[in-house]
Amino acid sequence: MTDVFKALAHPVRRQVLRDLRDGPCAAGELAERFPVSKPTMSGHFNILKDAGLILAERHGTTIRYRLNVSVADEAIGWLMELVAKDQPKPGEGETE
Amino acid sequence: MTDVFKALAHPVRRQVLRDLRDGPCAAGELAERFPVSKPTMSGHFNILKDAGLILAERHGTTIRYRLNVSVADEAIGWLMELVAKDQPKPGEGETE
DNA sequence: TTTCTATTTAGGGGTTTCCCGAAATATGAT
DNA sequence: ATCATATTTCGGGAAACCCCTAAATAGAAA
Repeated sequence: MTDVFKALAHPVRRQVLRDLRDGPCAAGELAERFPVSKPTMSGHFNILKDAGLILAERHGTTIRYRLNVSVADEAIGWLMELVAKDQPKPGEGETE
Repeated sequence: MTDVFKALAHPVRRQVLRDLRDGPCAAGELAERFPVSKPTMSGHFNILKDAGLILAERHGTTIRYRLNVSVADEAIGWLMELVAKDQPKPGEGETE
């Protein structure tokens, strides 16, 4: 959970996730859309990947990243518990 | 949004939010539950407050913090857009 | 005013984040 | 093997984060 929220705590990384809603995209093509260097974008991709928010697969010489919805769902779940009216108090939550 | 996710990206701060689901709580009483110093906890409270996730009000000599659900709802909204099946593509989102 | 408690601010040290340019790796094509 | 493209790793520097102890502030009570 910490890694997920940390990954979400950067505007570039959030926009990457939004861009990937339209479907998978190569690292380079994705990187060109942002005003930072490719090494920097590569670092952002790694942070998103380590958090589980995106998945990578090679296609020849390029690497395509795609959104991993399930991890985003976990973050939603955590927040929903926080704001829920009926409190699921005992025993649940903060698995990590 | 960046500040909100950054505030959520620390286990102590997330547990503070969870504790505040049970109702408002004084800074000191809250701080005693965690294995870090009070100044450190004061810093965490500030980060949560600046993000809008908690609200503070004095009660005599003590300060009570309480959960601000609406900001958590915004974070949920952002994530829901990310994982939504029908894509609310044009124009919306990332207000900040 | 003095005193007591609650909380924050100040200062400092170690770690991590964020960005870059340069160099290295990986894969496919010639 | 050589070349070209896609992507990452390697250093390094500035800023931010995280934690601490010690000192300062705010308020209530005596």
